[in-house]
Amino acid sequence: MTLDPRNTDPPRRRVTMEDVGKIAGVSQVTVSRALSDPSKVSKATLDRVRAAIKATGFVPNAAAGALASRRSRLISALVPSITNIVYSSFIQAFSERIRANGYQILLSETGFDHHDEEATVLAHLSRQPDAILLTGIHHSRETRRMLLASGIPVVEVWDISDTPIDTCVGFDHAAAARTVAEFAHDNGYRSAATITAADSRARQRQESFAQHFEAAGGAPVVDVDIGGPASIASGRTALTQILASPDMKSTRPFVFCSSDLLAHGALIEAAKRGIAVPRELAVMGFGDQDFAAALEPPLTSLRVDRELLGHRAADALIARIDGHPITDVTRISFEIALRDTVQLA
Amino acid sequence: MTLDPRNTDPPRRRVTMEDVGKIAGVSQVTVSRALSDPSKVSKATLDRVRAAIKATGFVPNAAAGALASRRSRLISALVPSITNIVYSSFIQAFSERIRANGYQILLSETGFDHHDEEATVLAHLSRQPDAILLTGIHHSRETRRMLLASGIPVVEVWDISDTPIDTCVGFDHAAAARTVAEFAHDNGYRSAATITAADSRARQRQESFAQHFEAAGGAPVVDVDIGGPASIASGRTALTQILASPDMKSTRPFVFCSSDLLAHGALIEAAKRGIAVPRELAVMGFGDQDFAAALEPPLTSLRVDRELLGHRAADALIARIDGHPITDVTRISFEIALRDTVQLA
DNA sequence: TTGTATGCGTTATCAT
DNA sequence: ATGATAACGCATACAA
Repeated sequence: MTLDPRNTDPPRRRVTMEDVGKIAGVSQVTVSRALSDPSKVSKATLDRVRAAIKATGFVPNAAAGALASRRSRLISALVPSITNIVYSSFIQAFSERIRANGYQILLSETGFDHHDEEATVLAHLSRQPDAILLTGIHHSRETRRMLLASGIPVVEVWDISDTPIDTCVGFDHAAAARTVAEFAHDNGYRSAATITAADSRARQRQESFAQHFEAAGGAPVVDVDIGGPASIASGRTALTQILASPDMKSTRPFVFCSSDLLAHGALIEAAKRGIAVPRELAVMGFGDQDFAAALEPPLTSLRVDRELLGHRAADALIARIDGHPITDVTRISFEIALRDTVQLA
Repeated sequence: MTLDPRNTDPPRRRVTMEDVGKIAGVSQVTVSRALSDPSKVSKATLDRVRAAIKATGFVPNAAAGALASRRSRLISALVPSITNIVYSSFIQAFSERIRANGYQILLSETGFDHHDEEATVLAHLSRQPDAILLTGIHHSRETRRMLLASGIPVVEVWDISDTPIDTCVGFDHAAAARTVAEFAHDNGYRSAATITAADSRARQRQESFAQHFEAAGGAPVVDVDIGGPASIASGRTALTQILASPDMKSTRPFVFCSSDLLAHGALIEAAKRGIAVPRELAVMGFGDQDFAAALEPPLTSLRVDRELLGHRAADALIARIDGHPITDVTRISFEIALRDTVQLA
């Protein structure tokens, strides 16, 4: 099989605790103890064991440890996409907290398809994670079954569910969108449009926004579904479409975007066309990315504390693993980050 | 320990191949075979085994498998940051290819500190990955030693080294920056500035750009080191600083940014100040993110095929794992994505 | 404080 | 085509 001449060495045996112990003059168990709980080993042997570890370059075998202890010290995280800054910054906060507790993260992207998720969940469960994080609250029947059967702690994030698989940490997207709808209406906007990416939570917000804006007396909301992931380019295209709609010719529409990236694209397109923001057109984003305040004009957005969300999700799992009782549902608050792309009444 | 009354159930025993076999009327080994190589099992028993698996909800234990086979089917990836789109999009391409080959990814962020990297590498090696990916070619002595001792395939990405630990896939940053310097000079620019993020490769490019621009006869290059990760906000601030420099008052400077994000900030700041791009100021980015073409004016950038880089890195590892001979160093090409923020001679 | 014995759930080897 | 048996490297219970 091997064509590479350098590869003909006999497979080098890995250094085990047994080997380390032999050098230190102790048994394998003592080496194990020296590593897991040094206080149970005498100072003298501890030193000898440590010296032997350094001398041999011993690296513990976590697979063997996991098998014996039935704890993998691994936590699975499934997110739709890591190139989406919304999820990657969340994962960053989550990971940070998880690692601080001595766990490692097994990360996978699931896309936005529930079918893929099923296979991914199975692959992750085979690694015997001590807990698992899922994005969203909608999962296939089989996914739920597997998770329940595994018996490990599960946290569903980003959304709120009354019936989580185990626990959930997120916020109410419908309520958030309603807040935006009322904010728009209260400030005198009577015509509105939405730019929506292909994401179930984005869609949920769009529907809630439209419903409440219209209920408050606003004109029917024009929606542009970009049918894919958010980008600056799609934001530009979408605004172009919106402006082509006859309903929008009238007066100063309020454009609610499902992400700051889309809002950013809308701003660029508006500037290109010489449309004054916010005098002739209001733009609002979602997520309050760090670039929102650096745009020109600074973007008004709905702020969600993603870092807090990541930390809370990690805390929930750690608590569950340790057997501590915790609330099943944790709501993260949101607020409007008021800047210059919306004109107040 | 447990205060939660729901948690008093006896720890539910996991379903094993033994259990599945008992139901299917075969031995544990046959179940194993049915899963790993169905062709070695008769149609009839295969059906019974599969039925039993479905009935029990059996999930294989990868830790046990890894221990017995000495193959974890896990590949480690260490990147500086996942919130940086440059790395996350690379990882996305890498993961995609890795998964297609039946491996899972253990991902960690290392920051830009070599000391953190050491601890992270050790943690990863303890999971017995079948291969490992590192970002960059500068690693501590101890990191190199551990990696070499582990005997697993290693790929270093993003940069080129003549003496890789094992293999490397990347491009020559100095050459890339030189290309930009010559491009600027050839098109009549005689004054230039750089905006540089805190990243060793960004710094390397800055130095190469300055050296070659000056060698070609350009004025001394003004550098603004933002001392942290790239952002639109820091790009704006940096351009402000550059414009304050007396050397820049003269004529039409060429601003080379270490990332598109910084260039984007520079464009926003220029627009705010009413500076015409490219007539009064040229701006060039690095990386050619997908938003570059959607900016106004569309951003000229140095394009690197990150997707190709991810795939090549994955291919290199897979080949090494399979014992196939491969070249140690793979160079990825780069090119200038010419758009409107630079005026040609 | 240290050691012995045992088992974790698979895969690999060798039989049948 | 199938099974018996022995590792794999560590942690846990128990003994000394």
